[in-house]
Amino acid sequence: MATDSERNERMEKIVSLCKRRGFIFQSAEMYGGLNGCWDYGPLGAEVKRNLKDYWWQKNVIERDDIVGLDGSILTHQEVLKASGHVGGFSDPMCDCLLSRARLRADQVPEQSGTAVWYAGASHADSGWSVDTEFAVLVPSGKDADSAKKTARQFYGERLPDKKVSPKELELIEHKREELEATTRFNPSNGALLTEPREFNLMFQTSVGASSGEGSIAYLRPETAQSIFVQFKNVLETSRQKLPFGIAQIGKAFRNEINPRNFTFRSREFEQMEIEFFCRGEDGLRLTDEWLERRLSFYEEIGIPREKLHILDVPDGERAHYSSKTYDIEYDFPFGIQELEGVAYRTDYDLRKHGEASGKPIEYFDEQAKEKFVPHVVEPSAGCDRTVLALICEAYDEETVTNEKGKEETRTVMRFDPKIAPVKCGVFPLLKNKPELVAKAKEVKALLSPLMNVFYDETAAVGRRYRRQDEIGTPFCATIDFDTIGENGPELANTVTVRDRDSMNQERVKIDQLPAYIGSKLV
RNA sequence: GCGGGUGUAGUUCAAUGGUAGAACGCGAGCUUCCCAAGCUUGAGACGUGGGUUCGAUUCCCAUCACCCGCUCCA
Repeated sequence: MATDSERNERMEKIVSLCKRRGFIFQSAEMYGGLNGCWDYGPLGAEVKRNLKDYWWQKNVIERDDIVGLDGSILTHQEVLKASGHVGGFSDPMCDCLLSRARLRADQVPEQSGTAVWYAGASHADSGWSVDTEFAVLVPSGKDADSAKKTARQFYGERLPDKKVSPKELELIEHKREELEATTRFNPSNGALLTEPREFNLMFQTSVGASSGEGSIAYLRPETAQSIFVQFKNVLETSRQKLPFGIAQIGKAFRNEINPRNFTFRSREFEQMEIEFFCRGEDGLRLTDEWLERRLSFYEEIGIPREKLHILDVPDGERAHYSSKTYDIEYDFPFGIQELEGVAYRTDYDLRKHGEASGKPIEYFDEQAKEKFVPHVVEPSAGCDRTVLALICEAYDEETVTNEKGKEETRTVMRFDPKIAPVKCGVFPLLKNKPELVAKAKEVKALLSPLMNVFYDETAAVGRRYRRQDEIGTPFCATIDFDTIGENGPELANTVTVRDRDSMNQERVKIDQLPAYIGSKLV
């Protein structure tokens, strides 16, 4: 098991490789950067597209029972009120300064008593002091000095030396006041609360020229809602029967309090979601089935099962709408973190939208002659998180001995070929031999319509191989003197194909090259 | 949101209260018959804004961003 610092160091190398080679850049870097936002460079864009295309291929194109949707990002406020995104999370919240519990400001009960205010605290022996303001409310009838214990606890947490007992602290009390019906203190411990703050993770905007209450819209916080809201339209136009799914890939936005870990938690991110609708009695079984199917998907794109962890989210930690949720987590260098949630959302969403709009969303089962609100199982994958996992998983350093017998490090991105941003490098062995260059350009033209190819004629061929290693190109084709027939007709029109992982070389006929590489990209 | 740390070239690092260096990488040229070879040559940086100062990349303050530990993640 790698130590924390080794894992941090590995992550730093990955981040700098992403920048250096053009996978991922800080958004608006030349203006100082925009917190929690990232741009994909030329290679990152390819990786991300390959992932999305493969997901779409497997879940929509190759399945009869799932259809696609591409919903708008701007979302009607009523949609998000019905889903619960607006109601519960737009209220002002305050935090307890001592326990850090977050409370809804309008639900803090009114209390009366003596507020004891402190300007700070100090520790005589070590000379340490702090001037953070704090206060404790002592209920009427109790000894006001009992506030000291709470205050010592508060300031004690700020002590740099944890061996110092909070009891040794000198408190700097600066005033006492009698308060009636105050809501500024935590009822469970008397500690001061922060000022109430708006706490809504959604980005709000207004639609149209006038910006009244009615024009409020939000950037969607998840792609799922447009699927629920369009359920009836999709059902009618696609001629699907239960069970069936609606798939969507698209951007979602959350104003995260603290974006972290490179692209892992960003404010703008892309989701790949399926809402798979079914009868209520099939919900739990389908949740388990989808979990297995999704695990296989990750293996197919090059994330081995042993690097994935399945978390059966316990009661109380699941979202309010879910009665069963599995998180699929990946072992990132910065910790085990979620890639995808497979949640059984019951009939919560369709029912809520039916109630809120006054237009019930029901499905009529011809055979059973019954009408009901479908339930839904949702495998919801984070696209950017998966790209990051693919990059972390691909990153490898290997020690090789060069021709002078010196050891050096070869950095290789071991992407699965179907994920790799560039599929094949094409090199003339020497750039000052026009016949080689011309032939190499022919090979590039042959492959380009089929896959992303990178032509390179600068520097020694070994360097060109290493450049491709670092961006994960699985194959390189080198055009040499054999190719142009200088060493006999039997080798004419063959190229050297060099394999990224083994560094082995093999001769392949040019006309067989598309099939040779193509077969490894499926 | 709290606490700590870091911002110098594309990357990784130096040095400095008075002209900012290197390595690797990148571009051009020469050379080269398969794994980062060599030679010549070129481009390229003090996150941003204030303050102190004759003068600030350096000291101070603020801000922005990133990293680490908590917290949060409907």
